[in-house]
Amino acid sequence: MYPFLPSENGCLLNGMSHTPGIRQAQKLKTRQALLDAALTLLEEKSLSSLGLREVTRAVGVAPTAFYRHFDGVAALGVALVEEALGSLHGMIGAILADTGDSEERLDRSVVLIARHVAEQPAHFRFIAREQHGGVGPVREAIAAQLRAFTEEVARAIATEPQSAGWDRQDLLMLGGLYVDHMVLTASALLDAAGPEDEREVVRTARRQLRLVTLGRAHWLDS
Amino acid sequence: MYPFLPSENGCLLNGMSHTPGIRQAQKLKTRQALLDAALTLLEEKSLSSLGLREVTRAVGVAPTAFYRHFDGVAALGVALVEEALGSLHGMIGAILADTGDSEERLDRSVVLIARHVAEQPAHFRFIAREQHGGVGPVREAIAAQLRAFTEEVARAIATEPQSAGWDRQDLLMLGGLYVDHMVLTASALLDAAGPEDEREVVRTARRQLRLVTLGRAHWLDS
DNA sequence: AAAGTCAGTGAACAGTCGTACTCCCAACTG
DNA sequence: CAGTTGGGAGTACGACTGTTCACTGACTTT
Repeated sequence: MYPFLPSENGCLLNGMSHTPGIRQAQKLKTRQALLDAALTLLEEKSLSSLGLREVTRAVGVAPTAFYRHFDGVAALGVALVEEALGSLHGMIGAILADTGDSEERLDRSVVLIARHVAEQPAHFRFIAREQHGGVGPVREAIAAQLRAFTEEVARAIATEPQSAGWDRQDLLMLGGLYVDHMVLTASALLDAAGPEDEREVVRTARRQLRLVTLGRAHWLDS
Repeated sequence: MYPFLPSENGCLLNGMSHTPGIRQAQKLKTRQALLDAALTLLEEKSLSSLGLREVTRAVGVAPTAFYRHFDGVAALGVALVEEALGSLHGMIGAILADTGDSEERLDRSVVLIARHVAEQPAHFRFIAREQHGGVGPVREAIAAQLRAFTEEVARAIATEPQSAGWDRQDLLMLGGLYVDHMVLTASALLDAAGPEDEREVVRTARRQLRLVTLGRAHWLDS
């Protein structure tokens, strides 16, 4: 599936005499160009209707060149999932590393999501669209990644004093609620018509998070 | 696929004098056949990759006949939204009409959702898939319907004693939370691998609803 | 009983699609 | 240096797409 990188460990050896990277670098460049073009095209289409030729045409390479990088459109989709959720991973890390008052953290989280969505709209749109989309492998890849995020969030939540006495099921449940809410908020931000709409979405998202946090605080009272 | 039955119900009526029913009934029948075939095909595809010819082939009708009923695939999608969310409307009504202890209501709601998903899986799959899908008009139709549901839920919530002192924004926020959670739960049920998975999804959904309800109870404490 | 309506037909259009094949030449190898 | 590798180009194929047009014949109307 992935191209062998034989010069990776031989880099230092090759670095002496022969130039090691030109060919690989070019290949990676084309590959990235394919991914970028696909992501752009996917802003107003869904993956299952994305044509292989359409992508190569946008990049300016022959249709056959596509196969040098991916088995088919589905494989490209899976690669896009990795790319998109890489940036998401960074964002979640930043949110979890946040400290301070619960209310402030909540605010900062929503703002952070809004900023990332504004910076990488295509990535979020792709994830939201293909999460329930028509291409099986891509759907599964996204589900697996989001499940990983849920566990990560649950693990972070577990270390906080508010979560004393919570069992694993409850922690995962709350983590899932947070992750789902994040994806939904991102999608709502993308659908927002203008700056005013966006602020409204942010306000609502904050309110909803506050309610969830409130429920969390009284979870063990039942 | 479907045989013509021109004389099926027309005989006795037509025998009288002027009965303007046969033709329209046939037309509606074909239209419904197109909708049904499309919904079946959409179980493993998304609307933007659904071909017009594909649908007519499944019904057993010439491709051109499609235009007698819809402007194009997008229009068929919008019609499917109305059909699908009609059944959803009934379900929400049943949930809201429920009375009794908050915990029992919550349980019954989740069970009701699970039952409806089991009865009409294709409808729910379609909604979940096209909610963020690639066809604009369909996305907007779904968004409009879900917004209407949110308002309906908010209105129902407002009448309950627990919601005294809540403003409109807060009620809509909570309604949106419930509606979003319902769609997400339905989607999770559809992705469930087996009966064991389904029960797990139901358990988690119940837990999440309980947390939200808990947050609701303490909303005005802040 | 004659005239009209119209859902459905079948052929033909100009495209696009994925994919298999051969070939080329710059980059790498020993 | 000669020899190999491999990303990409080019061509060609059959299958499928949405849409048009003139048309038929069963149902409706007058």
